[in-house]
Amino acid sequence: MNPKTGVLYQVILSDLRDEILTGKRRPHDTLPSENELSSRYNTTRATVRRSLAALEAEGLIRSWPGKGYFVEAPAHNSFTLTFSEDEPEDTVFYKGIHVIKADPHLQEIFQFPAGSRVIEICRTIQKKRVPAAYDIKYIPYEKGSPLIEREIDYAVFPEILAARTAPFSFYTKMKIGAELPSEQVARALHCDTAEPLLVVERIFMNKSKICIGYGRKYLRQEYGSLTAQSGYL
Amino acid sequence: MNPKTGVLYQVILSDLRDEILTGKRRPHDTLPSENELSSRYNTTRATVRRSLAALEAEGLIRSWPGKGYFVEAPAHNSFTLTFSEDEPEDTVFYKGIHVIKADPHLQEIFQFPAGSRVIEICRTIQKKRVPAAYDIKYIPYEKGSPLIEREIDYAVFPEILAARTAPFSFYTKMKIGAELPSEQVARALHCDTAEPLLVVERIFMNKSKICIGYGRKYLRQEYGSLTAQSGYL
DNA sequence: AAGTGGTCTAGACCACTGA
DNA sequence: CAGTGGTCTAGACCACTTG
Repeated sequence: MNPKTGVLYQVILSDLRDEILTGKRRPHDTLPSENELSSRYNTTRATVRRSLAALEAEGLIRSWPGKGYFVEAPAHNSFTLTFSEDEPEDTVFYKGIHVIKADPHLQEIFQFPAGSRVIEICRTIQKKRVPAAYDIKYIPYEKGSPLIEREIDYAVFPEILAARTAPFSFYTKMKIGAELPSEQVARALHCDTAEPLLVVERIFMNKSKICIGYGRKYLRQEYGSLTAQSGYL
Repeated sequence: MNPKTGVLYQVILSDLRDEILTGKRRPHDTLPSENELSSRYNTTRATVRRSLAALEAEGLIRSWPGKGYFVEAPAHNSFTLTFSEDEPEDTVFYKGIHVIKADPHLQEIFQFPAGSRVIEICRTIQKKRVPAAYDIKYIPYEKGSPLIEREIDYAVFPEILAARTAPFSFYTKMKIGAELPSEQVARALHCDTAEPLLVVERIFMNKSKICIGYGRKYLRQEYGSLTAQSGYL
């Protein structure tokens, strides 16, 4: 490694990346072949391939065996959204945690027979002493096993479920909507029933596509909204 | 390569991945060392490292030089959201495309001096002959260069901007909100002003953090809402 | 000092593409 | 057929962590 320019494979990587990001190489263009790059940088195919593999992982290029490497078109439609149930600086109040009979809506989500029971956990989240969000979670109730009161020890949803199963054994589907609050929610948030709220609905599924958790969070928008990003930098 | 089991590095990869996904190896556990895995699979470090690199790219493990590889905690707070301006099956109506003076809000976003002008593009999107979304876009107006009418040829925002710059040279920030529609929007969508709408705001920035495009899309929720995913499978 | 991962070389053989 | 990428071997030297 040259102390001035850094590690070789990263030099090649950032050279190629720059050429793509600045538009010198545009989507559908081909890149120089591995052999071409190897001799250009006085190195071996293995080192060049490291750079190309990294570029491919970033989604900037794709390889066609037998043909070469091609610049991809940027995915300006795919966004990364970060959603936390609550931030460290928030104050959380538990409004209640109890076992209830699943209503028809919950029965459908959990694919439960009539009369099944679920654990319901309600919370309000305050930002700077002002109610900013209201949160309801449902978990299947299993007779016997861990006491309901224990669930409260885990602040947020993924942790509750990770404790019940393996941490990687489920995934989440999110649905974002806009709603006017019900009387109950409006009271909890000290807001008017005419103030539109963001509603974030999450369904946690295991690998068998069985719902193992369901939650809704109602957000007042003055106190933090949902944001997402797409693209480089 | 063994024709029965497939390519070696992928065998190692899926072996390790399964052990993590099923919870046999849990977050903060260490993996066997590269040398250990090499001899266990009768191969070289290079091949083992390919598997580990792939696993690291998937975010399941992380390497600590001098220490080893460790299982990561799953990121259940990071979601992937797909947002398209319109789907192929939608019908799009251009309500107008013209140059206007930037109001204070737009001046702030684009960091424009007073009196600057922008191109405004308004559209309604119909799903099954029913107005489902209303869409406004703003682009800086540059005297001379490409005729305004040309912009209409490009259906969606990223393409308009890619034509003006390099396709990878900008990124997008999205903000999601809930709003009651203005009179104008309600008329365009044939809906009540009391019906809460989802509002998706996008700001397109170049590498110098200069805004090069701004858009708002108002969505009626009966006709498709926003969804996102997190986790494996 | 022994073990770990990080970088790199110099080969080899294979399947696939295109002229 | 020559050229491309895909897989793999068998070494080397380095910086870092740990006992």
